[in-house]
Amino acid sequence: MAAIIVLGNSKRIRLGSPNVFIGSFVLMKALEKVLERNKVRPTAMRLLVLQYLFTKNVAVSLTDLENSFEKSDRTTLYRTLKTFVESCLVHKIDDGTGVSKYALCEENCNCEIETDLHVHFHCNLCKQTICLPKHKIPAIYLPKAFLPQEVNLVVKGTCNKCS
Amino acid sequence: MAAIIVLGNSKRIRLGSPNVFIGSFVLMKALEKVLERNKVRPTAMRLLVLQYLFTKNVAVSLTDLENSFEKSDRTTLYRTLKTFVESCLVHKIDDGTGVSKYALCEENCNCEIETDLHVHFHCNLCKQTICLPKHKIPAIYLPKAFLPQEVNLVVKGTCNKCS
DNA sequence: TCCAAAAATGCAACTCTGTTGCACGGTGTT
DNA sequence: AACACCGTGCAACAGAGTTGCATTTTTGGA
Repeated sequence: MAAIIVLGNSKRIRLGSPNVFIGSFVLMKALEKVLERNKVRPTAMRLLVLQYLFTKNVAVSLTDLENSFEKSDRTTLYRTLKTFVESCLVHKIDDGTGVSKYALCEENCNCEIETDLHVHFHCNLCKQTICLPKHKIPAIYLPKAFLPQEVNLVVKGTCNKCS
Repeated sequence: MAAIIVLGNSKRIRLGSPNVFIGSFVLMKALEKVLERNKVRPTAMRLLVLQYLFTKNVAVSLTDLENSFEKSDRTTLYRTLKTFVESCLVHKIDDGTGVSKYALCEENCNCEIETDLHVHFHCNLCKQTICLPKHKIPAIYLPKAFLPQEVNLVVKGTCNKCS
């Protein structure tokens, strides 16, 4: 997937909302392949959302997305994210703010088998939620008869950009 | 605080909602002292809510509380919990269900200074959230320039009663 | 003891997030 | 071309959390 981000540096045409870019034909083709690989039919909307997620290195909320795609409907974006989560393209993050965030899965992420086990960081200043994929959640030893299935660990504080 | 729980075994008079008990005069006096120790003025409502929390060994939501105190208003219970959190009587738990839960602080809990650092467990079957005060969150090593202030760790799975 | 101030309570209303139902429209298939 | 299917957009709704305001209760001082 890193290759695609590099492709993202190709010539862009600004259109619609200031935050929305349509990349080159090559980029679009690459994003299409990502969708098809995960068995998601590549519609225009989905390509734009996927591209948007690629440009962000922080987790975004449904409302963030809504504000970036003024033309589109909240429901459509909601269902697009839902589709992406179910197809293991993005993972849903509970960062303790009460608002779900979404971020692209890593290439080796195996959502269907195990939940993502990395740490998330929420900055109390800039309010952004950041995935720390290299920081795995340490093993937790539970009392007898407690059977763990998922683990969520969120650290709150000041991020690298705000400190 | 353990002493107070023992006092809770004293003779009780059932009144109002099935889940609400008024304990003995001695128990009420003890609960009053708990409130006063944390600089919260002991009203009837607060005593009942505090007693309710003592009877529960799981974290409760505002709606749980509302359903147990049919006579009272959601807003009052909301503000009661808020007061309790601010006074370091209870801590607020984000268990990832999207609904805040509340549980009594431990005796040695120092909410003002540091957030509670124990693990929470949410059972996917009985939907209850349990504090595991003896299971502290292991140290998390963050990338440079990330300054941690709070940590939240929730394990989901099957609890000891459901397994 | 009584009164005034302060605090707590109860009611109504509202915001925001998440969600569902339904109708419309485009796309692909036979 | 007809059809089914899927995605999209609109409307509406549920639930949690929250706030404003009027009323009641409690507290503290005269």
